[in-house]
Amino acid sequence: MTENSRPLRADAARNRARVLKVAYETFAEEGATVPIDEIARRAGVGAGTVYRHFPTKESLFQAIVADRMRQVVERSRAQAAADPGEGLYAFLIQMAEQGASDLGLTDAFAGVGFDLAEALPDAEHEFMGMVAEILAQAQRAGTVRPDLDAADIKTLIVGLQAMRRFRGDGELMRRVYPVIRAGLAVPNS
Amino acid sequence: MTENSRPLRADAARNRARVLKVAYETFAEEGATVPIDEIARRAGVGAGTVYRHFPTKESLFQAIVADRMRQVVERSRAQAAADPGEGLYAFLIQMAEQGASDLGLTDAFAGVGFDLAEALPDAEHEFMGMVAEILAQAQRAGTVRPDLDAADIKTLIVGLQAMRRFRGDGELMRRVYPVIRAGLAVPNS
Amino acid sequence: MTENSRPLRADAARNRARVLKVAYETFAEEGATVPIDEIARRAGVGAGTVYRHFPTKESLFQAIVADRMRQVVERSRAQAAADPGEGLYAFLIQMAEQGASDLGLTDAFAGVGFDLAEALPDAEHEFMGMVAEILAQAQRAGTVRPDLDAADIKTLIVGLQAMRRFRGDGELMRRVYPVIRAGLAVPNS
Amino acid sequence: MTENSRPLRADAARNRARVLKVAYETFAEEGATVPIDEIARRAGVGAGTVYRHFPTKESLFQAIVADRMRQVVERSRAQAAADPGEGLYAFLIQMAEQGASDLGLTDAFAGVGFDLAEALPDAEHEFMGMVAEILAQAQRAGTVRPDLDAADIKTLIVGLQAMRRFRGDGELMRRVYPVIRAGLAVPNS
DNA sequence: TATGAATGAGGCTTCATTCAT
DNA sequence: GATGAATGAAGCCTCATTCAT
Repeated sequence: MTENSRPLRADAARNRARVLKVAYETFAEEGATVPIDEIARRAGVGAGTVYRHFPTKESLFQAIVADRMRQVVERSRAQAAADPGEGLYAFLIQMAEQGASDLGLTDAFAGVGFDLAEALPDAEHEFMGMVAEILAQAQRAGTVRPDLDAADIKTLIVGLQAMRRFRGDGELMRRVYPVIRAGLAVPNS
Repeated sequence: MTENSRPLRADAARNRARVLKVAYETFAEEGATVPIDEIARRAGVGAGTVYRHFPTKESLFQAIVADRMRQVVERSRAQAAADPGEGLYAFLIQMAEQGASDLGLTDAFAGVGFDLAEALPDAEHEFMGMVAEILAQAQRAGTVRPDLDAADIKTLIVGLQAMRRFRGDGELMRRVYPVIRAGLAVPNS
Repeated sequence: MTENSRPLRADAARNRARVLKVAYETFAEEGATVPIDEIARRAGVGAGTVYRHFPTKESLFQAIVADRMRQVVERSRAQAAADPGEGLYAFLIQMAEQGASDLGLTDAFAGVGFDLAEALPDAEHEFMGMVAEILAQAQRAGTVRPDLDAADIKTLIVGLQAMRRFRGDGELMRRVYPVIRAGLAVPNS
Repeated sequence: MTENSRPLRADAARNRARVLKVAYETFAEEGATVPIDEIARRAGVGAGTVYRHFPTKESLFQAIVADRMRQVVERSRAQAAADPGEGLYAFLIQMAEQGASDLGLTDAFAGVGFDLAEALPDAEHEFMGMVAEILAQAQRAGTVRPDLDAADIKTLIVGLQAMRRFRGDGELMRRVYPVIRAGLAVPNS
């Protein structure tokens, strides 16, 4: 049902997990252009081992992005359920944070390197569905303008991730984030 | 005072200008990863000529960014003077547009590839001074929150450029830009 | 006497036979450059199993060629005995056909990849002996020139296999084969 | 009209010629699978230089084959004109010789590595035209069977080249070639 | 013994930079 | 000064062979 027809051998599973982990960190730190050899080196395996688990560099990158998106969707949905009114704001902050430490995810969201919606249509679809839910909750709660849709929120995420990457955390939170929040609030007229 | 001790020969000056112009267009269209050979080809010169004027690819990129920033500073200052209240908003839109068509400038602003403030301290300083002016005008005119500074505006520019690159123009203008504008406005309380 | 000092365990023997069979088919279909992994996959065994029975890829290839030559020798000798006059012609056609469907054997005969006489002196010797017999039969029957020897026939086989690989069967048979046959016939003077 | 819009610089022309020459020899000796790096090494240039003149390995191989075919066509046509009756026989011998020393050409003719008719349709067409001419001359002179066409001759060339590669020259000439010649002659009845 | 995962050398190709012309 | 050819270090990927399980 998922990705493995039969469980991997213990050593292979360990290596695969290690490659994924290291690749995640490395893409996050260095961006999508980091050489596969560098990932292999950091993981302490040969380049061939990386290619055994992921047939191309792009497939490795996609696997990481897909994994990360799955986590994001799950966690965000759960968190937003706890506080519908604040859920969208918390989600935006979290996505911005994610982008700060994860160059790969930021690139994926911004469409740098590969087209998310085309390469991982399911992941993209799930993500957008989740965004739509959280947004609708907030709109029902009256904390966010009713004239925005999920695509607008994704656009804002792209912008926030870029800002977050540009500026240290504390600063963004204290100085720019209130602007976004005020802009999203329902205009009182 | 600048980089050349004696004036260039006429043909050299012409070549240098041509390389700059073509490099600007090419970096804007193709991104920072375009080969130098492609720039040379489009400029109708040999690769050696590019390297005569710019010792490395990075130095060419920086020269272009510096040039562009100078233009931006001049034009924006003039435009903002005409309408202090709206000046900042117009400036933000313009910068976002610039980023849409100019991959290189966007990268430079976002600090991708090289550190603007470190590589081109003068250009950066001038730019920030101009931003501070326009912002102060708007704040005096009462159209923008008083608790924002020039660095915040630059952060917003980085975000807007990322959003602009992500999403087609009309959409950004119609859907997301009002959010930013509302967020920047003076809270009415 | 042969290569194994003690008989293989039943399962090992089964595996060895299976690898040989699959390798023969695979080399025949895909050529000598097919990866060992592909052969292992088709045989339903691990690559390690292939290497347990054959220490190198080349040794596997040689084993296949030796096996095939043994078959050829047996079958051809029997067939030629049935009709001495036509035996050589039938043999040549058969070898050409063999080469058409068996890229590996063709290469082995032509000396591509490895030197048959050096690598498998016994197989080569047996084969040449059989060719000499068949040829002598035909010469005694008066259907083939007396001035040809077994080496000449092998040369012709190499040529026929190349032609057969180059051209579809029916065509070779109808158009070129008569030329060879006429050339081999005893000149009528 | 031909391949160069403007003459190459002297050094480039020298290098290009050197690469072609070395590539020809190397492909001839080692076959089409020889690494580009090996050709570069033998030519005393960097791999990049080879790629400047020939964008892919295949293009280099094709250039060599095309060049060789052009030579063959010219020379063969001229030679055959001198003696129509013997022309085809001389041509076959020459092609076999060519194939002996030129693995690349043999491979090209036999369709190994790439499809001659597809990759170099003009060269193939010219070649076949030339073969048809020489064959027709011989047939008119009464020295070759009338029921053969150019495709049959090409098939024979493929076979002769394989035989020639398999067996040393003198031997082929003295022992096997008479068979082919006798087979091609007009049956006397 | 069988498995198939891991290794790493090597093949093709690109491109920033240098250098002969 | 200008040219564009040459260089060679990477980068991606494959596959024969070895080795842990």
